[in-house]
Amino acid sequence: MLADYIAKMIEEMLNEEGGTLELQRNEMANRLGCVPSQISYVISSRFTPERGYIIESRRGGGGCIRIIRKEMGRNEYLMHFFCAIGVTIEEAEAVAYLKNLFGNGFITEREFKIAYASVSGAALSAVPPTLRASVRADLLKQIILSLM
Amino acid sequence: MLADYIAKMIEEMLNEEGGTLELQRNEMANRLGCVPSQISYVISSRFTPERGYIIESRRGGGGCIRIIRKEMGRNEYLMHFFCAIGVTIEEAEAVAYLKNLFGNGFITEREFKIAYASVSGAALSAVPPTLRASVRADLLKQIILSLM
DNA sequence: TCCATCTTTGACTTTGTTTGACTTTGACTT
DNA sequence: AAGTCAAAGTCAAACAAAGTCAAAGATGGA
Repeated sequence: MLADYIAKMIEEMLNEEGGTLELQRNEMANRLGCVPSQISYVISSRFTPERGYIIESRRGGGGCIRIIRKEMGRNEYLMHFFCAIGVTIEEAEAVAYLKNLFGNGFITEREFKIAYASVSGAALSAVPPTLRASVRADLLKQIILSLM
Repeated sequence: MLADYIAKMIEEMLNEEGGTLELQRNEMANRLGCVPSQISYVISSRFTPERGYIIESRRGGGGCIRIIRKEMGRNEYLMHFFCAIGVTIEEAEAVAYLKNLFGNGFITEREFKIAYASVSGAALSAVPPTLRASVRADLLKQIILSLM
């Protein structure tokens, strides 16, 4: 799939460049033989602030998109997550958070699995559907607190 | 019967691929001349977490279903715990289980803390009191499954 | 036989991707 | 200052999956 391919590509470039990267949307789209807004799509769906990226851009002639991968200290990072969780949270989003924690080495794979088991799927099936998202948020917050 | 045939097929593919497999539901249904939801049915009825499988999937263009067979080593101990948990469980008892797992070296202290955060105290305050014990049981079961 | 459970099917829903038309912004020229 | 052009941004439509659910059909046991 195109989007994944582009995302992987950007990730690699970020590694080469040491965490910060400037690209030109049209030029890149051209190289890849895709439409420019495809690049926008990849960035807005994959390189989000929730996943620890900052996006800046400049339009007009010679414009570009800058992607910055945030490096944060452990507690700062956890606090950032904690604050980002609202009163409710959907399963997919919660899992994305946990994946991020795992991906950045703040929790081990086993820890990820335990937390994942708590916030996802079958664990909350007995909770009335209308409450699930808020219970999930409480769970996730407690879990993150337990890591600090 | 179709479902059994498909299940056997998936099982074989899993063997060939060394325990992890990605398939496309529509494509497979097409090959077998059945309706796509048949594949879903087989997976949800046969390749359950209880039987040691993990299912992940992605919708949308280029989507797929990933089936992972967990290799259970000396996990009869965990299975024992799992079976011992009824449909409901009080907080104190749940914590006792976790302490036991920690005490026997099945989980680390950090893992204990994460699990503890899930089944105890504030995490379930939004769940109606009458439901808490059963939600806690589900949580604990999922957590134990995640360790296997 | 009758009931419960398991299978099969298909309509409908949700989620994710790709594309292109149109808008906004900024830099450069005149 | 105005105009032009080269970017990036936005948005919605078309498309491409997988998920859900309930109705209908089979199957097997009491």
